[in-house]
Amino acid sequence: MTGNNQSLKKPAASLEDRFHKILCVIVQSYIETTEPVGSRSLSKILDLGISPATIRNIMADLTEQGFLEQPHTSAGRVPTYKGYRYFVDICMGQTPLSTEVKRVIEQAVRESSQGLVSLLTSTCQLLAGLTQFTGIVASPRISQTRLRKVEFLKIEERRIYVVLITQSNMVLHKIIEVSETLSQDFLNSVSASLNRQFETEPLDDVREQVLQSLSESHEKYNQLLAQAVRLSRKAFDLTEERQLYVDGQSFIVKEFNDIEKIQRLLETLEEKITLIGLMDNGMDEEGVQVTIGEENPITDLQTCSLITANYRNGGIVLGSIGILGPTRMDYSRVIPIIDYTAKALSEAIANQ
Amino acid sequence: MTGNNQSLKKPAASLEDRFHKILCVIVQSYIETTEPVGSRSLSKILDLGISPATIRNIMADLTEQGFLEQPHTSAGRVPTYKGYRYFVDICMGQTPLSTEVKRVIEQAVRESSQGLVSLLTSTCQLLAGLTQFTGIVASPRISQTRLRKVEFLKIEERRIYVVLITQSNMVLHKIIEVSETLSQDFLNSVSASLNRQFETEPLDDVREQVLQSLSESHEKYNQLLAQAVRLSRKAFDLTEERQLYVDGQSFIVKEFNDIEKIQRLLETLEEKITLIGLMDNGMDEEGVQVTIGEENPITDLQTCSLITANYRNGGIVLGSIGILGPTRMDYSRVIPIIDYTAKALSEAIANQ
DNA sequence: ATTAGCACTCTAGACAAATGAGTGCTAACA
DNA sequence: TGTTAGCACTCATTTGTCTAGAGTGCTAAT
Repeated sequence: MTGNNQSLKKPAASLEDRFHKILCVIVQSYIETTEPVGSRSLSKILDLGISPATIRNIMADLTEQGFLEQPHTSAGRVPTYKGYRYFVDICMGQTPLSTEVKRVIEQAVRESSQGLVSLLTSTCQLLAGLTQFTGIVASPRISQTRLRKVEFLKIEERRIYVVLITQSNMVLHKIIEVSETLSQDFLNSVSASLNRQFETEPLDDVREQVLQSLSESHEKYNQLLAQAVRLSRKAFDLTEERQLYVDGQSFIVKEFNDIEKIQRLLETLEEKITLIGLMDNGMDEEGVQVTIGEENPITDLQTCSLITANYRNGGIVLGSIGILGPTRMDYSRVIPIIDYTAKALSEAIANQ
Repeated sequence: MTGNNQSLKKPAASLEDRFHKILCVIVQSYIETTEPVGSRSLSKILDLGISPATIRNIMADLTEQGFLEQPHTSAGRVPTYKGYRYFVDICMGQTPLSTEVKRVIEQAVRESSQGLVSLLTSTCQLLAGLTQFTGIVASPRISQTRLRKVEFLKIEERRIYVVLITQSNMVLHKIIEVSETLSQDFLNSVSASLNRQFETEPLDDVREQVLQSLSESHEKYNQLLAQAVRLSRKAFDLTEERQLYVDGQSFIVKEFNDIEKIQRLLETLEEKITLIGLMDNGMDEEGVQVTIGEENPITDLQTCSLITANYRNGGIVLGSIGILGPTRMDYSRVIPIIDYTAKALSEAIANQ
């Protein structure tokens, strides 16, 4: 269910029993209270009859092993990213979603039948609303999808509106400019031909094979055919224009009180291209991805955790959704939300 | 060039010469330095041989008249919204845009020929980038526009993709669900008929008149006709789904150091519906609209100024663009940018 | 191996004093 | 009569000092 960033992945061997227990409780307590946790209070919480002094020794060991750190000498301990990683991979259970939350997710996803853009936008809002962190949604990688239908619509002398419908009923559209005047009848015949022959090819292949086979066909060097090839080339050149939807930036402010950090985070969230790259990182992994603190390659995000999951159609990964929050977020609460929402979104796209 | 919120509009009579000069310099200085301006430094800046004491008297008068206020008794003066209003309406000149900035604007607007959404998105980014404030763009009110073409594309048994092309070549599209099975041939004949008869009607009228005249036509009570009416009704029911694009939220942080205020502002920016209403306020006014501080009906925005301008096509106002910044922004720098960008956007839409 | 005890460290908060920018008022001045 | 110098006063900000409290590490006893 939970993966992690390969480059920093640690073999997550389970610690000795008491170490394990104490580390988990420290992380849990810190997530709840946001306060560094000290030996005395920990001794009370644990209720195992272990004295603060003993706990201090264990905590010192855990600090040495890199699971905990101290803000300053006379403060309690705080988990490092390694501590959180241990917690997420080993200690943590997942609080199952209430049927009410499930209903909210399904409803929100189902309601927006007004095309892909509004579906992704409202999914993003949904994530932000439910988790109370910043929601992020990356639009599908269209080159991966299969086409079902192509249609050309002449809107002006040299401008053509192209509608591409994928196997999963996603509708893509764009305007292309052509240098020659083409009649609507001609456009219709080209689209009919394309639809007949190639509607089950993945889009990337269409671009290559289809055009090639077109130009090699028996009507070779026909003037019209050359036009058709040029037209199709433009239509399928989708330049992979990914979109990134972000919502709930205001939650950032609640979580960090350093004003400089807030600004840097907001700036990073405006750098959509960087973020899309980040979201695509775990694209091939199954289930929910958790990237904690320093595991994140982007410096400004190293005080945050990124929880993502893919949405897909017919086994093919389209894009990913997720949230960005502080490392000390309640993972057990958030992860199931991302998981369920991604699945609901996948279903919504399939049924669209 | 500059308008203002009617409800709070003051008759902007010019003040006595020295009062006028001092008020202008105070506002200007405060905009530059962000520091309350005191009598001593003002005396130096003015360089008119007026002593600080005299200036103190004048400042006291201006304070009494509501143009200035003091953060606390022993601080310098700061302009009120009324002070800024006087500055904007009377004192301020506009720094003309450099040809470079003009070029940047034109290029940015021209480059995105990939349809309306990307045009508006990049306009929003452009505004944020140039002004270094938060950019806001409201999508067109489509009910105002005239149609040029309607096309129906059957994508599934009961789902139809509708493409609406306006007189200004804006492409709108939506998916509608129908209860009966309609053939693509039938869809084509309906669109052909609609296009022939009504392509110059404003959309609002189409919805009413067109359908009525259709059903009153000589083929009355024809089964197919009834289907056509149902179809068209759905196609033209655009439910006015306005979009709002926001970019450059991070600039908010730079301008305000109260963390609570930042959060409230970000939350307000996430309340798209409220903002759209606000942007529509000055919809009918010509030129750049300036709403300063308390002139703004939304409480959380009363420490901000909103600079907006319409973009239009063939005289018809489509939507508005603008920026949100602190009241102490450099109006003379920002206003020309908004003005020029709005015009460039209008042109881009016209030529699209 | 565990624990109690103790000295030590460090932060956060409270308080006081010093600083300094800026004011309002009054009386003198041109 | 309008302008100015002078002066006492106000108040936010800064600086320094102190204390309380939480937590630690180390040592010696259990």
